[in-house]
Amino acid sequence: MSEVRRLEVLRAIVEDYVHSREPVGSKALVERHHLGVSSATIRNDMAALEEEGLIVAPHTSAGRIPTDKGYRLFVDRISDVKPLSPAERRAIQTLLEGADDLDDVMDRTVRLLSQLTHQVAVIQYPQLGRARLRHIEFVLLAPARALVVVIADNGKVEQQVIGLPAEVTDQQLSDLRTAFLAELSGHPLEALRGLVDGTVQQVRPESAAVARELGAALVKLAEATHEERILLAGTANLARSTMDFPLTIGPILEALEEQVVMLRLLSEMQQDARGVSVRIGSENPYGSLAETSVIATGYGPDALAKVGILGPTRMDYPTTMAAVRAVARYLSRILAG
Amino acid sequence: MSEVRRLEVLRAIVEDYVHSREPVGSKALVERHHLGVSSATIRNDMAALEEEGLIVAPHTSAGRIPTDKGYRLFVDRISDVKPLSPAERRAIQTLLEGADDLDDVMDRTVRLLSQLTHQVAVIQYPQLGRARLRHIEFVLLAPARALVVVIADNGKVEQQVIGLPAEVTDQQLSDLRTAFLAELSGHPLEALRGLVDGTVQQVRPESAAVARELGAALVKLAEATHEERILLAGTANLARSTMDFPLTIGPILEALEEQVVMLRLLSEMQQDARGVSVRIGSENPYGSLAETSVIATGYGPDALAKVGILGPTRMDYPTTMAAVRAVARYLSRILAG
DNA sequence: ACTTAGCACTTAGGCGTGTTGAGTGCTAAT
DNA sequence: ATTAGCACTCAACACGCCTAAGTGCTAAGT
Repeated sequence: MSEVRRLEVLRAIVEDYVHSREPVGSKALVERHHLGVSSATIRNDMAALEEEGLIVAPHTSAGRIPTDKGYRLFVDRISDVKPLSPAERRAIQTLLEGADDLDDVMDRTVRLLSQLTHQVAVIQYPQLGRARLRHIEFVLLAPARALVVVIADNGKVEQQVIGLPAEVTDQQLSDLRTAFLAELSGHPLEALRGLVDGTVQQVRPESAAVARELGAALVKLAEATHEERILLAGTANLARSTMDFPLTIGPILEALEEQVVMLRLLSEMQQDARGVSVRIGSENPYGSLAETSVIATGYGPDALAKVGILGPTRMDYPTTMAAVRAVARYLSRILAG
Repeated sequence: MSEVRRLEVLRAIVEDYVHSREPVGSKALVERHHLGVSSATIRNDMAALEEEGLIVAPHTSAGRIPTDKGYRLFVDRISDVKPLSPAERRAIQTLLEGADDLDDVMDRTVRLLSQLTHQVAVIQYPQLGRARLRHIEFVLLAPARALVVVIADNGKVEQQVIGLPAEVTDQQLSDLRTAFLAELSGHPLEALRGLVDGTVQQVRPESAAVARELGAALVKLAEATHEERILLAGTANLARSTMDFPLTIGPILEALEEQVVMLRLLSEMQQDARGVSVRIGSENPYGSLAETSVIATGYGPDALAKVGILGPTRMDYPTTMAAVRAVARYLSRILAG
């Protein structure tokens, strides 16, 4: 009962099950994979694997299917990341290079990834913690109503309309803008909170109240870039893969729609040596995702923002991991260029 | 065989079927609704209704269910829009008033509507056709790379990073901004295309190439505000209502994800006298939506942008229509205030 | 100490058969 | 125009049966 063959059996079970969606038995196994032993021997191995909690039999006389633990072992020790085909690489490259906007890049990436993997793709907008303030704009919309715009040096723009405590003129607003800009320009966005007060105290007393409002808006906008957005694509794939289980699809869709949930989920994924992070079924902290796996990885200069996919635990891990990794790499390259 | 009773029978069938999800027979009908006649009479009426194509029997010995045409008649002539409960009205009001941002308003509205109706809610960002150019900003990110920002007088901001055909200085860029602004400020966004050329020709020859690029970006951004964004919520509701039909949910999700499709769908909805527009099942131009109905209405000052819901043809039209209408009204009020 | 053949045992799932119940259409009487 | 009555249809459910796949175990073989 060699150790290596047992792992080989596990691999075979996982691969066959992912491919056929049906529990796989000892006989079918020796037929399809040329392990040099008989089905009886495989049965013994399987019993051992079941003992270890790596596989289970759905009912007495059916084949075995991998448990979450089994998938975990498969991912960690058995499988190799399958490289993408040249055609796929080319497709990724040309598609992503055609994008102009940051929004466009994100949109294309997430669609691409969902098509590549046939799963639900998720992408988190780049984090801007390190971004610095490039520009401020105040636009008077009404006598006591202004649009506040913050532009970061990485191209991200945030804006908000606020009401002002008093009527102001265009000139007044322009002066305030200059004052704020002189003080804040070039500083990291997260440092703005500590700096606006200084500016507020410098302006003439009659503008102080207005300046205070504007400063608060600036801080809020700067910090709003922290609470990242999530983009989804390919939710229809859920229907395909979970067809047998239309009961679970509802909760999954709910979770997907809750940006907060998805953000936490992604932020908790620490990528490992292979460059991607995998969460399998019950490893997920959310009950509604107990039958789904998440594969994600960081991208961008500091790999802080995440991109990945979500699908049923029964998925083709090697190729999916490869796709996620490849897309993340191309994405990083595009953003850097 | 009075005309009015036949319509009454249709109404009863629709209401019972929506409520029970099961084909409704003549006997059950006379029991639940106190029509003063026997089941045999109802059977005759039903035969007539079936003759007119308003109801069908799924198989020989089952009750009848409404056809799309039946729902249409029900919506147009039989049903009254059911007013919302005071509690619901209060909920709408307090929830929407708590929003600060435009994004926040949209987000809250669409979530609210999906919870209110238990359907998938859709909202289109306000259209800006009438909007005028308020401000332009060029920000130099690298020697030949600039961020172009367009600000409209209704608070909408669009930005894009573009590459420039030559290296420019901050001063050059600033001058170009001034030139463009002088020419374009206050003009409607959709008129920009015809105006940028004039500016390009006024600038000094060495800046012409750069100006051309910038002008093109301005036009693109101004027109980008036309292609509106769509926000979704409550897709999980699809799983609930379409539980029997997990086959159709995939295509529906695909359609929902395609903003282009949804935008066309919404733009084609012309609201009628009752203030909402209803598309029932096969009335929809898209095959994948053949079993879903859409209820939408315009909102905002000119009712150009749309908000609405999408769900199975078997839905509670009166209350859902009421909810859509109410939410749209509150939304208009919030945006105007 | 593994491996293997053989065998008894288990069980989901497919298939035919009856049975039931809801619902219809038609006819004849009111 | 309505209604009671009746014969008829058919989905849905329940049984019962059988088969195929697959297992665990034992005993024999290497």
